[in-house]
Amino acid sequence: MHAMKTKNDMPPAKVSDAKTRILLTAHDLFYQNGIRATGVDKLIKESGVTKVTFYRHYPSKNDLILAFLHYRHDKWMAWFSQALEQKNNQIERLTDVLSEWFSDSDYRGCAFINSVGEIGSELPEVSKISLKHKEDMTNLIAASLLKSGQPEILSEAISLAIDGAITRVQSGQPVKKVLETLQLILEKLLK
Amino acid sequence: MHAMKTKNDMPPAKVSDAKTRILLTAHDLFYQNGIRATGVDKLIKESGVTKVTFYRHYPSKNDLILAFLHYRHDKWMAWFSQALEQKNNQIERLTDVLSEWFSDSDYRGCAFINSVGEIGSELPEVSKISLKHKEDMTNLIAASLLKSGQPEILSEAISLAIDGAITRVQSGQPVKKVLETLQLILEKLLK
DNA sequence: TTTTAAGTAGACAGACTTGTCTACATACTT
DNA sequence: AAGTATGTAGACAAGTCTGTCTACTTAAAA
Repeated sequence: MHAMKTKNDMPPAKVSDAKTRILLTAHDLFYQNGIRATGVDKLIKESGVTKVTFYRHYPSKNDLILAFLHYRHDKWMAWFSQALEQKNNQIERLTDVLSEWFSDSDYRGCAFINSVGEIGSELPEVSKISLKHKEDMTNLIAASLLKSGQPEILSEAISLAIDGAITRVQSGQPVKKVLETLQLILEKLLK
Repeated sequence: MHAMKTKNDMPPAKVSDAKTRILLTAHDLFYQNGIRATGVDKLIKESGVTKVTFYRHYPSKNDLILAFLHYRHDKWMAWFSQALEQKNNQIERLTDVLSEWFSDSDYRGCAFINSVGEIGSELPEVSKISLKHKEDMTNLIAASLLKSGQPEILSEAISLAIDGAITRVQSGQPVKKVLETLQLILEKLLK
């Protein structure tokens, strides 16, 4: 059975539900409709908090934007590494992994690529986070290559091709066609 | 010597300077700062026209957005095809062509990828134009491959890899590194 | 017990958004 | 000579943007 939910069961936990709700709402709306398209008022209404609460946790919208990107990074990386592991880290089956993501009805491309395009020139921190995200993604691919005894040096190329695939699907090219193209690149790289 | 600048020297020409000025200004600002970040008032001030003139030529901002994309498509395709021809359509030298673009201090990625990310879900026409743009780009690459006796079938893969390179540079990855990665993909595809 | 953190409800400021409107000027075409 | 297209200058509407503010409440920590 579960432990008693006394005060200090989870040390500084129960930090606040409002802050989490705001972040989750921001994630949904920023990713789905874009950052500039999502006003603070909408975030407040959707997350069910008041303006004071909102600004107490995130003193400016920019703070929330960065928090959104950090959260998105953690979430996406967790999904990607777990999905790769499920395929025994066989990069040949990368298209299976991506197929899952690309076919999601809420798919709207890469949050980092989108954010850089939207506000990268105004908020340089966004580009910095985005670059780090791509670096981490590449490292994960390198680890997979290593595990299956393939040349790690290819990780950068594979990672770059994935980005191309991400944007293609976002523009509306059929997932099947994009994944076939990506598969061709993978085969040529790995053979 | 030049012909007299009489009325009908250029038939329906001199259509209007204001319209062109608006379009050119929109191209600069939309590409540089983003579409949503660029207000109608700024476009009007920068292009030196009045509100009535602006709305007479472009009844809504959306009309101007689409005009911008069409103009950008023509401009970019003209540059790309001319640049490819200068390299005798040797796809192996594609990185030289892209290096020129990526190194431009005003480089801000692909206007189409950016636009889809910013307003693709709100203005579906944008995604449609973007997809067509990528298709045309791919066809140009296919033509280059054909001219140098290489398999046209690779055009889609090359085109997709280019998109990956475009977004990488935009996020701030060094041009040199990105082009080396792209070159690796090209070599593996073509060998 | 008193302080601190977290919450609610909503008015308000000031800037910026897209788009409409009036009133007038100029110049080319029919 | 009259009509049409194009232009100028700027007020105005109605909404949205981010961010601040007052006033009050609740609960945990020091």
